[in-house]
Amino acid sequence: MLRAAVTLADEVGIDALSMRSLAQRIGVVPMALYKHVANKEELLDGMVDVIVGDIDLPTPGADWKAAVRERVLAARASLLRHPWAARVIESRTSASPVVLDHMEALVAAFRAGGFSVDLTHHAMHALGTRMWGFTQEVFPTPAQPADADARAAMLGRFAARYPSIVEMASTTGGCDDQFEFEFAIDLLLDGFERLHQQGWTSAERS
Amino acid sequence: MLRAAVTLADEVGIDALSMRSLAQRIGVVPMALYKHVANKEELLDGMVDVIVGDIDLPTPGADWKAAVRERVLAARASLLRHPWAARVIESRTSASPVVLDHMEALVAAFRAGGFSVDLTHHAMHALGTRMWGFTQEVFPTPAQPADADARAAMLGRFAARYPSIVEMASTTGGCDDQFEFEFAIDLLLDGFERLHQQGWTSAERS
DNA sequence: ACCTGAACACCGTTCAAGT
DNA sequence: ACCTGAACACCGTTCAAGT
Repeated sequence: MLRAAVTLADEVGIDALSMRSLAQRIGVVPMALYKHVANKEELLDGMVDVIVGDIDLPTPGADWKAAVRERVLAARASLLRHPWAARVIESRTSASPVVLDHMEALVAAFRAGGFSVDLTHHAMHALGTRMWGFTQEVFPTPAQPADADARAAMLGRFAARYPSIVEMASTTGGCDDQFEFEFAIDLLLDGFERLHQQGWTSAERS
Repeated sequence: MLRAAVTLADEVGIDALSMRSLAQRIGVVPMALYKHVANKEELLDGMVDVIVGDIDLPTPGADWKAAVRERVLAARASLLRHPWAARVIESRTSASPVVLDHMEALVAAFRAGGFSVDLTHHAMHALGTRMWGFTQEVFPTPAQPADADARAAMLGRFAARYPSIVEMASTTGGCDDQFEFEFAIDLLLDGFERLHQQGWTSAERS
């Protein structure tokens, strides 16, 4: 049933996944779903487990940096197969065993690399949702008028008000999401490494 | 009307904010709202504008690092007043002028600091939702049984399976969210600064 | 022309009636 | 005891009827 829910969400989107539509897909009466899950939240929990469970386990034995990097990129690979998954993961209120397994592996990697408990804790927070392999896309496109002339006029006004954004958008073409993700994760990992080598302790709170 | 929507969401939560409940609060018939907004999405857009518009503008003239830091922390201060706002911001599909103003100011700060267009672009991506002052909380607590004995037994099994998480959770008491946020933003800003000083160019893609 | 009540096409979930 | 259809309490939005 969870697998069916995942593939249905892949096909029709998470908004169109309802208890009723899922039941119809499986060929059962809606109420029959409540034999397997207590409510829709539990269904979503189970769907997250399916995706997180699909994360390919990285090769063990690597140093902490490679281990964390590989695991996070593996999570990303799994997440990318299901565009709706990021939003669902964020909306979860409690962690399932599968979710905790992933986090335990990351925490353990830092600790095995000699990180203090404190620095590990801060590193995990700094990773944030990136530990699941996604970043919220925050370059939304403003609404575009259909008329070509109107669009050109709008672009002019836009460039006048937001010169730096336009410069950036026109210089860099489309974004390479994978590159941006790796750029950010490597920046963070390098930062963690530097703090670790400097013997960072929480006493250094500014 | 937008202000009323914001305060209603503050009071009853974003899930309980419906076109119908908002209309009732204002004392109008539900359909009357559609004189002001085309649909609920437009209402949410407007609510985001109210919150982003409340961001206290930082003192101009500071260097790029202080300017970005101040602006991001100012965004955080505004966001913290409305716990539901983070989720709504993430769900927006198009940027309003107020949203673009905030982004323009950040991009302009990097450029004024001498950052290349490319590095600015990557830095904005690396900031991600942190430019709005929030991080997705990703330390969800597992479901806890009410019975005390059952809870103790569960904790034992938990510690056996997730030793590193338990070590981390028990060493660091509750999380200081503000500290974690500043830790991460400073790590990123330091990373940006280092790359900038090294004359980073996108040719260095690994 | 403007406003608005009823209606439509959905939800998740409860519950009582049927087997 | 188990299953399930109808019903309940909601949604956002359409639309036609009333002013």
